[in-house]
Amino acid sequence: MKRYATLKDIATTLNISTATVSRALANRLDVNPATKKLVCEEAKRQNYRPNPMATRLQNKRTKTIGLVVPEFKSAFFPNVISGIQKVIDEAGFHLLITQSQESMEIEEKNLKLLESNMVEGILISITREGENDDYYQRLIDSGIPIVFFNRVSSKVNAPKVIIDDYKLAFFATEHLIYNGFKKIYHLEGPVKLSVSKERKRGFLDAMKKHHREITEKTISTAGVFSEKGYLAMQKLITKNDLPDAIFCFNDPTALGALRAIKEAGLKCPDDVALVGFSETEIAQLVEPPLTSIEQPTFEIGETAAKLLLEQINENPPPYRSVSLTAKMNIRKSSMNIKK
Amino acid sequence: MKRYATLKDIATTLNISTATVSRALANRLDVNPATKKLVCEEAKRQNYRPNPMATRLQNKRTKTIGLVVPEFKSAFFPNVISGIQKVIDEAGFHLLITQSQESMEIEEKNLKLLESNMVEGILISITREGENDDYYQRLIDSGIPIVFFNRVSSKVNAPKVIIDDYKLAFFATEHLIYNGFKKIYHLEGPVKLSVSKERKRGFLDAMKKHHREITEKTISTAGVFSEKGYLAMQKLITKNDLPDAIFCFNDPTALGALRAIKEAGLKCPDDVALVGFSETEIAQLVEPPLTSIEQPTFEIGETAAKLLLEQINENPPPYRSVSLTAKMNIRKSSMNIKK
DNA sequence: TTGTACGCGTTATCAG
DNA sequence: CTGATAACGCGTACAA
Repeated sequence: MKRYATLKDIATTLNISTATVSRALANRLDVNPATKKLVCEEAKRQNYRPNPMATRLQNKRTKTIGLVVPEFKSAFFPNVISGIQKVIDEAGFHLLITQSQESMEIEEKNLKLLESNMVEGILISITREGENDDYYQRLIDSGIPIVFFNRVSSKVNAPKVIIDDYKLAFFATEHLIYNGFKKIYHLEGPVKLSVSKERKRGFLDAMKKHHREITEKTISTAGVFSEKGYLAMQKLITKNDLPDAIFCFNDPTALGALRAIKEAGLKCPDDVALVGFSETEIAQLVEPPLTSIEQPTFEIGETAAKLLLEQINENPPPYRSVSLTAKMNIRKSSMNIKK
Repeated sequence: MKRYATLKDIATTLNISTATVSRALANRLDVNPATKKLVCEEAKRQNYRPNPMATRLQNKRTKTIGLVVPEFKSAFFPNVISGIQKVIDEAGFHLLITQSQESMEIEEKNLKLLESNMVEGILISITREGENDDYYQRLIDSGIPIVFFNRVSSKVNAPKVIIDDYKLAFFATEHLIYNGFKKIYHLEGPVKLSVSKERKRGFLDAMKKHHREITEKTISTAGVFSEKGYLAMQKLITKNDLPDAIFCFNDPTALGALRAIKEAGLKCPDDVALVGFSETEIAQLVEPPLTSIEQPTFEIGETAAKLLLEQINENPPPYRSVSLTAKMNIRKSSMNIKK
């Protein structure tokens, strides 16, 4: 590795002590302006940069925070990360990014990695497999604050950043009801995720409010990915149990369902209307464009990072969680043609 | 911040020297098995973790590499990053990720940030604005190896990972020609990027090989994003200068063009066929599904990281660049209906 | 205003 | 086999 100029280098060429150099570069008041100027010039000449390891060893801070996301392929997390980066860059922190690949085991491995790198705090969106609650708690107890976002722990008490899934699912369902759809189904997300539960709850409450019949066929499980939505929809088609409209757990699921609909020679929204959730750019590009809930991804990242930095400070405020508002983009896929 | 157990802590509780503890934990041969066992048990009891800052300060290595990508929103770079992560994790390195947001100025700022964090090497895909060639060269000269991937510097001599854009553009164009399309246009990418030039060159050579007429209208510039493709296509439509088929610089551009085609009441591929490049998942989900070149994103990341680690070693091999193979997925958007 | 001396947690060297 | 000591680069009491 390259050798960098050190305080000592500057000190010897200038025939002064390293202490003075250190003070000069820290722009202290108790140092002769003349020498200060000299030091700064020499530092520039030698292209001096403080050695971050030495500094961190000295003040016992890594100025690093860790991030664990389930995956990287959909646009959702990359956008969140952009928001995180912005906030922590401004605060002079670094970010160590890891991916759990939706596996609890890899998630725990990542947490250990971050821990042994002495991150000062952790941002995490948990896997759909389940929750490493004991480990989260141990980290918090040992002094490493955690902020959950999007997919949060249901048991651990810590700051959380979410959107109001319940409310938006409720609205999305009412939107279908007001549009005159009679038989409305729901494709549920991974049953262990709290977001799945919240969206289902919103759906069911909207259905109940409007006195819609709910049977065991109303809800089927479809997971997070497109393929699962495709299979779930196929099953409905082969069972000849077609609803007028479906509120889907997320966009990939809805797009998978859409593919199944098309392949069966059916039409959306004519035969089956669809509503998705967690918009990506894809939603507006398919045919028909997909009605979907758009989450403020960048803002989620910013907010989570801010909450974490708060906790890292010496006098952390009490935990507070933030619920951000999302919006519904109504497009062709939920239009009622028959009406 | 949390206080961690140190070598000293273990040493004092065991009444031995820190040196012995250090040796024991490093699993050296020259240490009594009995004491070794004692030390390891005590280390586990106190949940000892080596302080990475101290180690790095000591061996003068950060074990960190830096990454600069233009953006994060398309699926392309996140997938590449997954490949990078895999390789450098296995090598025990860390990754510092930065985004240039397609700005040369931010790119340079990022490089400085990475430099002052003493990264041992840098992976970069440059902005579409242009190249900070002098700065890349200075970094390399000062001992920080750089590996370019995807969007590479045309001037700086360093390892590069690319796909054979020329060849694939040539094939894609021939595919349109063999399919019987007569009037074929090209939507060009950012003129400063070498990938744009290569893809254009491949397009033009294929056209020449088959003796197709090339006028000043054959090529129009469309940039990287969907919006630009949309506008470029609109212009062609209003000028009433419709080709049979268009080879587009990338998928977003093609999807933008597709939107313009639909809005004008035209049909793809009936009126205008399209071919994209750099597949994302979107390509197969739109209507009609888009014929597109699929790049091995994960492998690009892996390869770039490997090349960089090679350079970081004490005896770096001579620079070598790698050209990976991509494949063409033929779908409905380039079918010739009229034929 | 400046210099001396020490500590942060490790590892390496040398002596015992 | 083990211990004392120095060194990595920086910041900071304390002394001058």
